[in-house]
Amino acid sequence: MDGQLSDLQLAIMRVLWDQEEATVHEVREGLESLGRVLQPTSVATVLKRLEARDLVTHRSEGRQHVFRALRSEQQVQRSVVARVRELVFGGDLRAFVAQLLDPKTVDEDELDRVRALLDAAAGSEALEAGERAELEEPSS
Amino acid sequence: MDGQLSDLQLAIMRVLWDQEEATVHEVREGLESLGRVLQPTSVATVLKRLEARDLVTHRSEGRQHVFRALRSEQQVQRSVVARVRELVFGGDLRAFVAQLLDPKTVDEDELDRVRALLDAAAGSEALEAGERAELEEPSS
DNA sequence: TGCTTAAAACTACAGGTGTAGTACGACACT
DNA sequence: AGTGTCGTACTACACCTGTAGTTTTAAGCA
Repeated sequence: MDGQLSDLQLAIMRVLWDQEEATVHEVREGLESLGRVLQPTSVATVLKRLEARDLVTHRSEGRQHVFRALRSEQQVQRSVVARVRELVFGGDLRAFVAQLLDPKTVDEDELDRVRALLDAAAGSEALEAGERAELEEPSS
Repeated sequence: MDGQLSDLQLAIMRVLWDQEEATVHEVREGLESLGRVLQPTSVATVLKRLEARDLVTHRSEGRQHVFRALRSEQQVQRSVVARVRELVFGGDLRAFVAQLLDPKTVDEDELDRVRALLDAAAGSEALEAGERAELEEPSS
């Protein structure tokens, strides 16, 4: 409809994010390791559609196509988070955070680590630059 | 494909969450106030489809139908957050939190309030029971 | 150089979605 | 009772998605 990525599309983007570049075959394997078993042709179809939407591109290496994501993980994350915040949480950031950190759905270890991160960033920024560095990349 | 709600569907659920019950006409108005202008018949169609999926139900009041959500806001939020965490963030909660609280996309005031909430909850739980109370409801 | 094979391109099709027109039934007035 | 009105129910239709079969093409090998 507008510009959402479906689950499958996201899964493929994930594979591409995780390995920079991948052939249809490699993508298929990546999907399989995410629990999605598809025929190679199906993978190729989706890849082609993603390419038509400028979300991925490819170069030819011999007779194979090597695909690469055109949107960074962060770009997509940003837009998805914004959309979810608006539509699912009616814009309420507090509720969103509360849900995200709800001990009912998040295991204790994970929570501990996030808490540490937040504690360390209790200053004027939510997260210090250094802490964020590993997650950011030059946005386009 | 599996069970995601589209933007429009979410918008309708939101209207229903915000007002407990609503006729087609009221839903239409609610959508309009969210910036989505649709014909009443379109609204009715979507409502009917949501009903077919057991996401809403209705009772008849005179010749009108009064609709009501069958999934709570929290239920949907939980599942959306879980899905996004997995698919969009590859399960990485820290990255998710970082994105959510990124000062680039979140305004300072909002951030302050969340920070206050988190500071207040720096104990063993991410959020204290009392703090959460206003957000929870008996889950089904 | 003809055959095998692997990859990409093309075709297909069912189910969901956005969007809405049209038909039909009941109530409200005249 | 006749007719307009409002709401619902049915019908429509184009587009996107998941999924994959079939066809073509090109490269490697016998």
